[in-house]
Amino acid sequence: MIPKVRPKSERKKVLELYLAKKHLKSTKQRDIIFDEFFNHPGQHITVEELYEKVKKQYPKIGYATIYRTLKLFKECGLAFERNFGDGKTRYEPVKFEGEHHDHMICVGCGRIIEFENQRIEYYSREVARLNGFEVLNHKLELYGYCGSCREKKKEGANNL
Amino acid sequence: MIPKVRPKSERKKVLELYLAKKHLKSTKQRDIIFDEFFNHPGQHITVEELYEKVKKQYPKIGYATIYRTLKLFKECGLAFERNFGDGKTRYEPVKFEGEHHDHMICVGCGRIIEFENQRIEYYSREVARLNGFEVLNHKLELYGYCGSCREKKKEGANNL
DNA sequence: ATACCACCTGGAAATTATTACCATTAAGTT
DNA sequence: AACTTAATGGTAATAATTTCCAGGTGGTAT
Repeated sequence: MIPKVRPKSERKKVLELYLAKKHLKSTKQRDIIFDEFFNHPGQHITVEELYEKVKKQYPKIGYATIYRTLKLFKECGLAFERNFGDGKTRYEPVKFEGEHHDHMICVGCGRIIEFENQRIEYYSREVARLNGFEVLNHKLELYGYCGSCREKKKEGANNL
Repeated sequence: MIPKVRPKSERKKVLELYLAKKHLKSTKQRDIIFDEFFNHPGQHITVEELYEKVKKQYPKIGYATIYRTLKLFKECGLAFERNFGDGKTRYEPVKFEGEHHDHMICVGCGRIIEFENQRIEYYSREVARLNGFEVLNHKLELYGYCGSCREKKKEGANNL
């Protein structure tokens, strides 16, 4: 397991290229949001959460800017939109090769377990290639019951 | 490829068991929504679309009932919630074994290509088992560029 | 059957996430 | 420095989903 250290400038460069290509501007707000989003953990962050974090650094930030900036990150392939069914859209940094992780979501208690599986990724790419499709990233979510919820379930006779 | 014909009563039984177990009631509205949702195609149906369809059979149906019923289907593992990022939650019948399909979503033109891959499903289950997780269903979405969008892309120098 | 209780329904109001709008400010270019 | 264009913040507008409630209905015990 080689620890691929990615200098943070790599993501920054992707953004800068995108901005240049589209004649968009680089602003203080975008820098701060970028930093907060990519350089501080916070898995599956909510727009609201990010807003609160950015606000500490830059109190007069507006909600709209967070929305717009996340959409921007998404457009240039740096961020990823997820939706676990609670009405809030969540974002997370797109993982570069070897960093990608997927989710197991417990429908009993809502717990989210992260995992990563090379074989699944390999076959995903394979299927895509057969369809002339170029995969940028993917989203795999397994829904079911986690260990402790399976215990609880044993009382009721429930078979799908 | 054995065509697994599932009598529609199989899904109905799942629902009935669930209702009984939870002391919920079986109603005319639920029957009609069930029928419309499971026995007529309509991939990735929207709440609004389903509402319109049901309304034809049962004009005084209310929006809330559609929402509630879809949530019910979801709870008993019969329906599946998807979100492709346009602000509308979509539902589709959960596929039974061998019927499941996944999605390739083109970020260029929005086209959705469906596919199915046994190996991916196999390894998904495998990963789950290792984590003590019982998989009810899963969601796999590959985001990228479809064939024709890859062509168009060749003009601009765009690398992720 | 009847009565009863719990659940369901429709309609509309309330809530909440997200987007649109606009006047002002700031980037980047000439 | 002047100018052009895009970005920002605040807020209003929009749209999806949830909640509320009064009245209706299903299922069970009697």
